[in-house]
Amino acid sequence: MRVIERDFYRRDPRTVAVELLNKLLLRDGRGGRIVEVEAYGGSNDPGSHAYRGPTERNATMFGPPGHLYVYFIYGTHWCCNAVCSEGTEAGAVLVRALAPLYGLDEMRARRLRGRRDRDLCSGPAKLCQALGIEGADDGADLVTGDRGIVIADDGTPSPAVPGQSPRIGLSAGITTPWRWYVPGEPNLSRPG
DNA sequence: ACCGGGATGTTCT
DNA sequence: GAACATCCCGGTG
Repeated sequence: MRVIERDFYRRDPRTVAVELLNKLLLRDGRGGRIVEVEAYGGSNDPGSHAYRGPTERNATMFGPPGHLYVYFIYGTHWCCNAVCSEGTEAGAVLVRALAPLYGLDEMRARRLRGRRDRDLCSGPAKLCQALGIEGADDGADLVTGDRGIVIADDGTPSPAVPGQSPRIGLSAGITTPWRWYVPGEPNLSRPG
């Protein structure tokens, strides 16, 4: 089990997204395997929060790679991204689903509505709730683990042929298929 | 199983 | 004032 180093993130978000599949997202020992991701930003992406330039909310996206960009959505939910690319490119990878592996009891307790284990982390806001990621974690360093949040490699390779589809929940930027997932995985935010 | 709508508040126009 | 990288619940079949 090795924490992923900074240079991994210093690339195009689409490349990073595919390679993040089957890595581990962990907070204080709880978490699981990344099974669904989406890439944002980079070259002129109208679906990205960074599209209209830096603001107070998206500042972390314009910062150094290897940090966590956390945003609040629909008045109730947090979602988290791994920042990649170099500063002005403002790329990021949204983690959309985990296969839960560690700290199951604690994740169940944090997600009162999650009856079945497949409800724990099968969505971008669900997994943040299960792991306890929220606004205060925006900007956390995934390489040093300064707030207990890391992405690690346990030797499981990314799928040779990942599933691919348009991104979910957008009104702009739905034409580009920048969502990837582990084929056949039951813990997706929605089927393939 | 599938579908429709409400919650809830920050961000940006 | 509208949009929003979502989730949950209660309807119906």
